[in-house]
Order: sequence, then structure tokens, then C-alpha cells
Amino acid sequence: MTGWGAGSALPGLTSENLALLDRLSSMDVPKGTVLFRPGETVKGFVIVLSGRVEVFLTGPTGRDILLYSVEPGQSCVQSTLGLLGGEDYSGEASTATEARVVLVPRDMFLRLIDNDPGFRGFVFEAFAQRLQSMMHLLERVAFQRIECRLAQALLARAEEDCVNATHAELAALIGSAREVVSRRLDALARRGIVELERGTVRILDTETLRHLGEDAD
Amino acid sequence: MTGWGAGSALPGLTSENLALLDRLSSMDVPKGTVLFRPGETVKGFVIVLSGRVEVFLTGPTGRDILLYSVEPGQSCVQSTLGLLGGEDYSGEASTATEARVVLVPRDMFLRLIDNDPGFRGFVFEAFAQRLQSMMHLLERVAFQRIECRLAQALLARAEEDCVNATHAELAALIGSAREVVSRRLDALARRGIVELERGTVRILDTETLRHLGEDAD
DNA sequence: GCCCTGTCGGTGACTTGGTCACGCAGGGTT
DNA sequence: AACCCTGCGTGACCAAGTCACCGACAGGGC
Repeated sequence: MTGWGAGSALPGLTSENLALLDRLSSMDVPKGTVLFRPGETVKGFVIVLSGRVEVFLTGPTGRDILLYSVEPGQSCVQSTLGLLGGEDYSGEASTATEARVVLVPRDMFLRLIDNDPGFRGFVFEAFAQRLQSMMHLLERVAFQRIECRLAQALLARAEEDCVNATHAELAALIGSAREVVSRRLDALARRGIVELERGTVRILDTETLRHLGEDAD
Repeated sequence: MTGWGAGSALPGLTSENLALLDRLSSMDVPKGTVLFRPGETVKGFVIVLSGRVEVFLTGPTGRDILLYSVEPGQSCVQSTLGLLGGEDYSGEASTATEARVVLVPRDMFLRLIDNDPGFRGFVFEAFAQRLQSMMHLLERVAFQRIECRLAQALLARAEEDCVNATHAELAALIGSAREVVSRRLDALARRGIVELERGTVRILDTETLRHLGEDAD
């Protein structure tokens, strides 16, 4: 019994199943750990309890793109894919912060799916959300200009008008190349919208940035 | 009772639920009909019995990209999304051929999900497959060259070394612009790999085309 | 036959974005 | 101090998307 409080993350489970989940041991993982790589077979259903896990796709040229990030209480859909369809991972997941995760073994996962409506709902909804967000991502990648995506990423990542990320990290967030991000940021800085420092971007004009982040259809 | 043979499309259902599904009336839809548009709310769970339904995303510049196509026996995941997560459609679905579809009403869908393991499995697997294929699509769009994607599309669409599609259609298949496809095809024709006619592309050198369709990592 | 109209495809000029190959600056380590 | 690693800036080049055209063809109506 690890007492990680499955109740808060998984509302609606029957108490006996909750107890079952509670008995699983959670793992603490340091920041930057790779949880799985493309081609690996799936060991179980992963739920993130705290911290953040990011799933990236890597292109042949070494360029990365963030598929989605898994926040506390969410599951990593990639693992579900493998459990249900027998497919292997195709993205690479690593911890963006130190994190605490639980791994639900395959047979237990399948049993829960079959006899617990609450758990089922949890999995289904996670699925639906991911699929939806993947479609939005695809839409952005296929149709939106870099400037637009960059503005969105900056706003999303900002803490008190400050973004702590290298240009390379920002590039991965929006699925572009480091050089391109550098040039765009430079352009934004020239216009007085942001201020650049090694490792951080300070947002000076949130309003204009928000405007740039909107679709120009 | 429409007798559309749910059994073949949905193996593993209990006989009573099969009968329930069989009692739904199917619809015949002519080629080119738009089944749903972005922003519409979801009326039910859609299953395609015959023909092909294609789901596109449209960019602000009018450019289209094929998200996936729904073959007989498959369901349209977009409709599932709406039923489970309450989200609206974000793609546009239309029939690529004349087609026969069934619409499972929302409440019946939810009941089936809850009490029929076979139906549940069907939905889950469809979900998993779509998500997987969306990730592959994203990978192609984000990282692969046009020539590569075009070669794949041509091979996938070929019937006896002949592809009956306009340049605009091919462009939508691979998420590019018509002009770009025209130029690429022209380049392929110059190299003697294909032969162009109004409305069709004839493949002369399948081997080279297959080679072009492989990733160049 | 002829014309009209809509679809299909070709083309040039331009812009945006990705790739490659650098080089330089700051902050640690030894 | 010499070193190295990481983050960032830059120029050149290429691939791809956009815009504005134009001609070529097919089908229908007269």
C-alpha cells in the first residue's frame, strides 16, 4: 500500500479496485529520465502522479516535436496503445521534471477495463483527449506559421512573463529548428515584444504576443 | 431489421446486442456527400458498411489534408470523440465513394460500451489504430519530404500501376499544395518514373518509386 | 459544327521555413 | 590558464508554400 491516493486521480472507481491500485508501488523518477523509446514493447499502463512527462517524436534529422505532455492524474496514452492494439511505442517519453509514476501491469489493466466502469471512463476520456489534441497539433504543424506557434508556446510556458527554456527546447515544443526559433525570437526582440537572455525569454508585451498567437485566417 | 450483417464487422458481440444493431436502419449516401463539418455536434456513433469515407482537415489557406479514411467495418473516430469527451468535430468527413453507413444513437452507444465487451473492444481498437495512424501522419507531415510522401501516396493508390486522381486530390492526400504536387510529378515524369495524363498518373518504374518512398534517414 | 463554362494542369516570382556549417561567448572544471 | 560544453548568432543554400496568372481540355447546349 503506497497510499498515493488513487481516489483523486481516478474518480468513480469501485473501492475494491481502488484498494487494488493503491497496493501498487509507485516509482520516483529523476528529471530527464527516458521512460520509453520507439520500438520498445509495452510493459503496462502508466499513470503520472506528480511531475510532468513529455512525449516527443524525433525526425531523421534529429529534430524533435512535442506530441503531448502528461500531467499529474493523466495516463500515457502510448502505453494504452500497446496494451490494446499490440503496437509498439513510436514516440520517446522522458520526464520534464522529477516525477512519480505508477505502472499498472497489463493483466490488471485489462481486468479493470472489463469490470470497472469508472476506470473504463478514465481510459476512454484520456484517449479522446489525446486524439483531439493530436489533431490540433497536426493542424498547427500543417497550417500555422512559425511565428504563431512560437507566440502560443511562449504564452503557454510563461511564469510571471518569464519563459525558462533554451531556444532548442522551444524549437522542440513547436516542432521547428533551433535556428529558426532564434531568428524569430530575435525579430520579436527587435520589435520590443520580448527580451532575450541566455536560457530565458522575458515577455514584455503580452497583448501583442497573444495577438500573434491567433490564427490569421 | 436491415440485415447488414453486423456480425462480420463486429465480431464478439452478444447475440442480443447484434440483433439490436441489426434493427437500426442503414443509410445509402452518394459519393461526395459531406457527413459532418467542423463545429457540428455529434449525433451518434458512425459505422461504415460499404464504400469509403474520408476525413479531412482544412487549413486557413484552403489547403486540405487527409486525416484518415474509414473503410468498411470501421467506425469514424471523430464521432466517438464527441460522444465520450463532449468535443465537437474538428475535421470534415465526406464520402469518397457511394457508401452505406449506420448511425448508432448516443444512448445506445453508451449502453453498448458499458455492457458488451465485444463492442467495447471494437471501439477501443478503432481508437488505438486511429491514434497510432495519426501519429504516423504527424511524423510524415513534420519530417518527410514531399517527394517521399508523394511516392507513398502514388503506390498506395495505384491500381494496376495507374492512379486515378487529380493533382489537387493527390495534394490533399499528402497535405501539400497542388502546384507543388504538379512540379514534383513533372520531375518524376522527366526521370521516366511516371507518365502523366489528365486525371491519371501511370507508374512506369515501381521499384524506383518504392525507393523514393522510403525514409532517407 | 461553334461557343461557353468549369475543371485541370503548368509557370514564374516571391516568401517562409529547414538544413548545413560555421563561429563566438559564457560558465564550469581541472 | 587552458579546456570544454552548452547556448546562441549568422550566412548560404535548398525545399516547400503562396499568389497570380494562363492555356488546354471536356462536356453540354445551341
